[in-house]
Amino acid sequence: MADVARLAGVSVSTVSYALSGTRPISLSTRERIEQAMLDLGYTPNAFARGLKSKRSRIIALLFPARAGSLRLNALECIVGASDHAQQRGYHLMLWTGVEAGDDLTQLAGQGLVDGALVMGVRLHDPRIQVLVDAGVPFAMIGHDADPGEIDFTDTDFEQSARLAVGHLVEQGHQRLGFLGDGENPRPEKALRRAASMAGADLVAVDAGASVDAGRGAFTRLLQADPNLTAIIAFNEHAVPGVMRAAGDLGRRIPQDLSIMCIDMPPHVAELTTPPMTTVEPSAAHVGRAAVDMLLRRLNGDTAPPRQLLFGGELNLRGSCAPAPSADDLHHGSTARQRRHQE
Amino acid sequence: MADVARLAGVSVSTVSYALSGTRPISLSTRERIEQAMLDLGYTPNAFARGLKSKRSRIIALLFPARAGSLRLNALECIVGASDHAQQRGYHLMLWTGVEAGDDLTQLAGQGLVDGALVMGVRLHDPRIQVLVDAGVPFAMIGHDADPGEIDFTDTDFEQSARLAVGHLVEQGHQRLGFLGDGENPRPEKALRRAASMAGADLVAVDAGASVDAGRGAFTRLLQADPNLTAIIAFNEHAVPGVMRAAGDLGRRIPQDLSIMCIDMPPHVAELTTPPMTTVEPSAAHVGRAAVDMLLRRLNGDTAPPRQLLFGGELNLRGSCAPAPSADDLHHGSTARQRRHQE
DNA sequence: CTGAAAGCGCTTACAG
DNA sequence: CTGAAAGCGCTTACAG
Repeated sequence: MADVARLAGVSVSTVSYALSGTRPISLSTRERIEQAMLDLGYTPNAFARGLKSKRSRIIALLFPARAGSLRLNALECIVGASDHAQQRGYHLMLWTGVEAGDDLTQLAGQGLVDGALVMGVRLHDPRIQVLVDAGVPFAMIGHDADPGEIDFTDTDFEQSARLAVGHLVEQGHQRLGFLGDGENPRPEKALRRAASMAGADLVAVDAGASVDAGRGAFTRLLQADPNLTAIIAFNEHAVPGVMRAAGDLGRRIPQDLSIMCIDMPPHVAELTTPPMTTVEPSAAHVGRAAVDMLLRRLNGDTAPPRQLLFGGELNLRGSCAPAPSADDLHHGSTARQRRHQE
Repeated sequence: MADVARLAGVSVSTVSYALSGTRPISLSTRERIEQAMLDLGYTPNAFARGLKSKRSRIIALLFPARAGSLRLNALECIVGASDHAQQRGYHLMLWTGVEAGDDLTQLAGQGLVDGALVMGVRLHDPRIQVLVDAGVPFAMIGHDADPGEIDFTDTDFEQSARLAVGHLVEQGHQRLGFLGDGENPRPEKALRRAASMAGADLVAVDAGASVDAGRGAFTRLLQADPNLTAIIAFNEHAVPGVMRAAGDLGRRIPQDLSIMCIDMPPHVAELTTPPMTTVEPSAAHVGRAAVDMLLRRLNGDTAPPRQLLFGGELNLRGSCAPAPSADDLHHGSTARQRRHQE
């Protein structure tokens, strides 16, 4: 910057003001400065700027990677958030595997980031308190049990559940199963509510993030209700197990059993046979909205906490069909046996 | 730091040296300083440190997100790199959608990052030259046409191709098809080589990242060789189209047609029916190795450029089977028609 | 409209 | 083994 000032024949402070635009500069001066910056290929030093102004224009993305159980939508959410931040002149810094404890306290204390985005928020998430204590502004993607004072964006599970259940009930399904991931209890709660409002029965089980877990879950679902005709899943890693277990028992999807996923990205939904019907919010949207919330806070917005829920869209693909008729059900086991003997 | 020094009764320089360990400090002094830091909950300011030392301990991850065509393995690679960097005391900063041009030049000039990792490297990637010119140390994940002077890690496509072709030829397949993504030409080249070494025929087509593109690609593959019995794909987004187009023509997978993917993560491979046989390197490994390479350079290593290729593993699932016998082939069309009329 | 100067919180020669 | 001081490259009151 000193070089620029010299070349333009002005003081460094004038260069700085020209750069920030925080005070009027005469046209000719401004032009000389701009020319000098171009000639020298000057870019302001981020550290000097950060040190003095106490603003880094960096935000942290807290991303608890329990390897293996990564939701495939996470990448889209991250990229959405990052693109958006970048457009607004901010950088996104990845903090993976940072849990509450010294790590986070240290990181937050370094003054490196102006704020944080917290992904994968659990119901009782100790990271939240650490951030509050550290005085780091943040917004959550997902939300904890009591988000009271904190901005967040999340999937609107109530709306998603109504969409999912609505579609299935319309198709004549009355006995539904739910497959959760054992971590986020919101989908199940929402589904229970939606089912009871729609007058449908719902049984629910959780499963880990594996094919085998899905197989086991299917068995448990059938034990809970041998006559269920549709399954709603919030556990993309267990779904293949469910589908195969159903196939093994001769239940064809979608003729004998409908299945639908919440929060599975489109290109993944296309991989199953039949392709998976989904209710799915735009993960990129959720990420972008969280960035917006946070930036508003960083710019001094003191409005009460905002909580933005994003509804999903129903994407009909091929894994749901009208419920088998009572007649089908009656003869079901015979038909299934026949198929199995082929 | 001034507070710490006061509380410990020493000078700030002593505190700084105690922190960095770059010169001997008496035990009692060190203890007083450490106690003071604890009492005050002190964490060094990252900007002051960066400004003075010219090292930020931040590395950029250049991640060109052409939305929609994100490889699902990318997330694992990113998380692998980030975890690893974090363990080594570095931060990973996401630069999505940053292409060659002013953006990159600016970012590189800010002095914010000590180095960069470049993902999604194309054969002639203008970002490379920009980084070289800016004097930012970097390593590539993937590599361009002429990586001469630059460190990189990548999938070992030659080895992967040998594995894939080897398995198929062992199973009696002699007429193979390849489905590329139209961006990375290496898989096709490697496959051609592997096929010719194994004495198998290979026809190749490219497709965009969509189901429809996959359908079209299957048609073109059959035009190129109506008798192919196996397909190797490096295009996870088009694979569903291939599978469905095959199904529409009555070709059962794997009995009539084997299919195999390169670079598809395990939990995605489980989603198809039958589950997809893959040849797949550990994306997390590739990411970690790139971090290691870069950090070595940052620490002054001047060894000649290193180029690390990671071989894939063959994961047999269910999408490949022995080639149909000549007899099967002969009666194939009749059999297919029969199935279609059912 | 512009300049001279203090200071952000560290690191690191220089001196003892 | 320890301290006093310069300086990294900016921003921003203060002064004109």
